[in-house]
Amino acid sequence: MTVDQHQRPGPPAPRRRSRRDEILEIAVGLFAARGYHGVSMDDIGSAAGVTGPALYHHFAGKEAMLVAALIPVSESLLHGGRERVGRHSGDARAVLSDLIEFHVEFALANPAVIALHLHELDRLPEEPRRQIRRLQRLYVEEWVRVLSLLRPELDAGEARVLAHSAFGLMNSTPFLGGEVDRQRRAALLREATVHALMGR
Amino acid sequence: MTVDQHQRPGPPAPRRRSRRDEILEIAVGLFAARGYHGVSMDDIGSAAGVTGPALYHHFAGKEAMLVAALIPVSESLLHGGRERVGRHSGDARAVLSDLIEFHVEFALANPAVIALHLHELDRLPEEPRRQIRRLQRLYVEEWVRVLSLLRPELDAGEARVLAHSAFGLMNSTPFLGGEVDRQRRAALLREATVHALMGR
DNA sequence: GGATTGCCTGAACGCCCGTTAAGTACTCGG
DNA sequence: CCGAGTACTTAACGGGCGTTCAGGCAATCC
Repeated sequence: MTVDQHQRPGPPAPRRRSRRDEILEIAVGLFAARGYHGVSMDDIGSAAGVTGPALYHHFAGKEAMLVAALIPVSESLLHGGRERVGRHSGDARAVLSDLIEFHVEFALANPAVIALHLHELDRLPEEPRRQIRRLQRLYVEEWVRVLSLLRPELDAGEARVLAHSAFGLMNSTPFLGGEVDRQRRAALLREATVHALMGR
Repeated sequence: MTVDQHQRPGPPAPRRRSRRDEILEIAVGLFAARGYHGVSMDDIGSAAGVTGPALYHHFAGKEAMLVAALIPVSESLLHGGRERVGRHSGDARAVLSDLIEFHVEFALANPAVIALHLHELDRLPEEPRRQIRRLQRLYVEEWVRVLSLLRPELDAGEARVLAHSAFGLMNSTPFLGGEVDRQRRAALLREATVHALMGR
């Protein structure tokens, strides 16, 4: 289906994002700000400069937009997490630092989608919700595995509690105002997470 | 307006919660599970054993129910926090421990309302939302004040970032399954929070 | 015991929203 | 030019939901 569209000259290599992705980003922002049910198709259309029904040329429906927004997030978290784990062999402490840096960076870069995952996941129908939960669970297990190595006195359930609390800490980015520099925020969150998980 | 209703004998002192509070608790559970917009008045009525319109004898409307659910939470958090601060004079470290214990206990006891505050606050109209945000801000400032004493190297903004991240950590209770004993969960959260804030 | 009050039901109204359908401009390959 | 394809428009349908209203049934008060 790859329509080999003749590249217009225009800007040299503008790499213009497809209209679909552009609309999706707008929708994510609205969903995050006002909630899935608080945003109508007409709202999304208006924000994108078109009417509501026009969106059906890009997405099967409203739910499909939410799915299209949430799935890639879980996937890239899991993928990124596994990639960080694979970088270090045997050095659990280094793995943890890398996981934390990765997650904090992700959360700071994508506060809107983080908020969506926190708030609107339950608005999805069975099937895609289960898929996302499965991806999340696999991601959590990467953290649990590392934590169990570093703190052998914890059983798996306790490590899971700690992992979730660490996510809660790192995912607090949507609630943070911009009064502190971004790099400083990242450093504070990394430091707090390490100490929360390792305890001294 | 205090209608001095003649106390019926009935059970000696059953202290039976008013029908209004009973309905409110049911509504909070539904809101937390399926989202404010995902629950209809008929849903709430059915869960309470009445029809939807009957709810208008207890609340002015649906929004009023959400307000009635959220306001007391902010108020009791602020009140409880200030009370804990007042218990210790000068010993900032003891104040922090007490604040953490208080908040963790509250979050573990009321995961549903915690989830509501996290997810549905923006569904409120201007006026009550501002009131709640004001209460929340005052509560945060209690934490910031203590943190600033304990870690003088942080400015107010940085302390606020840390406080919010601590709330994210402690408020992760709604996401925690019951695979770990409640007391153990509380201990894990307290310990993680102390270390996150104090760093060793 | 008759009127009043409190709590509730069933029906209905009006609005909003997701979705579908039909039609219109613009682009592009031949 | 001409056909097809793409991206969009306006109009309309259908259902759901918050809310209102008119009445009913019980317990309570004088």
